[in-house]
Amino acid sequence: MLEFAILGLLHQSPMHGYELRKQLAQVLGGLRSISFGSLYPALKRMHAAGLIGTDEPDPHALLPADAPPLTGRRGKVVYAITAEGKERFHELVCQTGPEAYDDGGSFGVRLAFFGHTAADVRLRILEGRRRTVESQREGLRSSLARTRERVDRYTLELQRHGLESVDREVRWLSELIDHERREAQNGRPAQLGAPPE
Amino acid sequence: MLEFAILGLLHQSPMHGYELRKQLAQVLGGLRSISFGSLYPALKRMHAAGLIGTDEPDPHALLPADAPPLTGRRGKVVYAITAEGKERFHELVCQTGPEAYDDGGSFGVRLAFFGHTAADVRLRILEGRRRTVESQREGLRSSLARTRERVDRYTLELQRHGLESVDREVRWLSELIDHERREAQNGRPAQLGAPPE
DNA sequence: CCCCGATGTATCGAGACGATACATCGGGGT
DNA sequence: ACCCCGATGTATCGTCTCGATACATCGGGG
Repeated sequence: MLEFAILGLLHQSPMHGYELRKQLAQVLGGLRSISFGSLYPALKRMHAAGLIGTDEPDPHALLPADAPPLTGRRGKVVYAITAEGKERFHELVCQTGPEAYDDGGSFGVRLAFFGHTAADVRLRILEGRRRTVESQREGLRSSLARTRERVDRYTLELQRHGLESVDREVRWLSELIDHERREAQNGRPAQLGAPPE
Repeated sequence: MLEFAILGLLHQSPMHGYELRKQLAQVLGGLRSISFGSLYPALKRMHAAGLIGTDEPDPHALLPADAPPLTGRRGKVVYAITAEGKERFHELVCQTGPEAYDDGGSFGVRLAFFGHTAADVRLRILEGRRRTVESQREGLRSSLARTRERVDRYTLELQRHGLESVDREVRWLSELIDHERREAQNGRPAQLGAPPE
């Protein structure tokens, strides 16, 4: 999850941890971000696994006067994706199982990197997500029908708002799916199957 | 958080862990629940802290024939709130700081137990939550305005959907706040300050 | 009679989080 | 000239949560 997002961002350009976090917040839709307490251990793990490399400059290198345009980033650690990292990213990008659209933020990250994702994979993920949210909606509907009159006004209100939210998400996903389908018909003829690396 | 929810549920009646989890899911609005891997350690912590007690019956007690209405729950562990637990719950219920309405599910749990919450505390929590979500909305708005044309169609779509979601939440909160205000004017005259236990 | 699904309790490792501690830079105020 | 402050930047700690997994028992249907 975090791994996916880090690989995706470093796939575009090398970055500091700090910058990574900011980009992550943007890409995640502005709401949820990630804490440094998660980010740095993840970077350490991924570095140990060979997925990313560090451009660690000599911390004692004296900058000569010919480098004023540097915006303040001195001897800090720059991370870059490795060949193994790109390979891993492509593996992850091609996954279409429940881990790609279940709850817990994975869907948001997957969507954020749809630019790197094949059209048929995009469609499968969107449809899987829609199935997930639809089943949540049905559960919520029946729960609301059962508990109506039996619970707190506030609990009821919470459930009502939740139901409307998942309802909106289903409609949103349906729009995205329709758009994908239309695009698939217009331009490219079929484009089935992910390119075999 | 989990502690709050458990205390709130056990405040109503003693329960098994399993039942606790089901009730929790209902009270949380049907979507998010809690895993046993969180629940049982939490119960253990709270038991150690003296907030809850276990009604642990003798597992070798032979049930005589005069107890057929039992629905299958034999020698399992029933948890009940203690006096300290009730005290702690009332402390938590009276909190109106950011921990009561910041992200991370605490607001949902607080709302679920508004029945136990004084009217002025309810209002402060709803307003705090609205402020939080409003600032998220502003951040998202400016982010959208800045990054429009510079990012992926999918990222844009994600941000747009997120913005509409927080927008809807603000409107929902405003309705709840209006309702609280109207109710405060109609019935009770002031009702400031929590009833001192 | 046996198996299966619901009920029920419990633990493990992986990982995320908030708090916290550093250190450096640029700039604004006095 | 000085100093403080906020942004940038890296890192760790303890605590909590999660998903997976392993049990065991009950009632009911084949």
